[in-house]
Amino acid sequence: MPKTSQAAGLHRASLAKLHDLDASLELMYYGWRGMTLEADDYLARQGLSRPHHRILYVVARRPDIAIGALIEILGISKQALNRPLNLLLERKLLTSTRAPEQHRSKLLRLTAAGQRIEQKASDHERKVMRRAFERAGPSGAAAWMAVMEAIADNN
Amino acid sequence: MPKTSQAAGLHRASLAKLHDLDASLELMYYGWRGMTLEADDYLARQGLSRPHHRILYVVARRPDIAIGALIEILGISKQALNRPLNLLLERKLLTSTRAPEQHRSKLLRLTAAGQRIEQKASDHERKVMRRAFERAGPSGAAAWMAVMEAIADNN
DNA sequence: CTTCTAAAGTCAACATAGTTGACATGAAGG
DNA sequence: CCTTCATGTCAACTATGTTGACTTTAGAAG
Repeated sequence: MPKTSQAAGLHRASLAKLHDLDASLELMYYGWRGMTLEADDYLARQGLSRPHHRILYVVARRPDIAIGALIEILGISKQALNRPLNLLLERKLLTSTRAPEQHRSKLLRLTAAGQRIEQKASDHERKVMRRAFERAGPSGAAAWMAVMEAIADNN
Repeated sequence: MPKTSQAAGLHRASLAKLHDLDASLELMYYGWRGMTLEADDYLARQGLSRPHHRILYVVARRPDIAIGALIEILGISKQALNRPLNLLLERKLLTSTRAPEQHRSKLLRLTAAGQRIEQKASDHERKVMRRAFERAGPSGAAAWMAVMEAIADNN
């Protein structure tokens, strides 16, 4: 577990642009960092990190999700899920119960403490997005989302 | 070194949206993945990965950069830089020379082979961006960049 | 020439995040 | 009862990063 991991400002490097799209590659990189920096810092102070947040984020939005479905969404192996998930259970940020009817799979749910941490971490990220969208206005925000969808689906 | 590492399609999860900005958090995540997926796949086939690409990318845009400056830009420790950098030197994708005047620091430069790989990997990323920008049009592209700048600088 | 300093390189120990492969357990269903 | 499927666990491995403690190299200052 990393300790506090202070900001690491890392000024956006002034690199010569060899291609017209180089600026956008760098913006994607620094944008991802910019969005996650404060959240990661907060998580580190809780003794957690990005994979823990990813688990909490998904479970918050899919209460009673089974382990198999979680693995699918996260895109990692069950062995890779194992350690962060167990930590969250030990720390009582998550509960795992067996449903009365469907005893075969365990159902994951956030505890109140888990909800609090998920909310605070995601709030840091949403705050960054909100500020950027406020600057850009509704049409800019919509354009950003349209471009990101095209990139994500890459089609 | 990971082997071919096939795509990992990972359909954008349909998660309930607890907050209005949740969609944008997920778009940032899947956008980053979408942009880097093909490039990472190409790099893996070359026995390389993202840190190697980052080094090649920076050196391509700052020929004759010194190690210390490279560490600054990449934001990692010199020990972390050491292994990927040595691999690139061994594979003759980079050269390190001492300048006639300034013998104190080594100057890094891409070889022809290094340039080829940097170009191909970055091309995969630029291709994704180009397609998205074509869909969005010039004004959409400009709006995307403005939002990303605000996120990256987080101010 | 000697000494100090800065850049670079190296070594060890560690943490985290992921992988495969192999195998154990526990509940549902035929 | 026996199979199957979801889950859990163990081991070994790779990769990427960290800190700390050096050494080496070469320019600069005395």
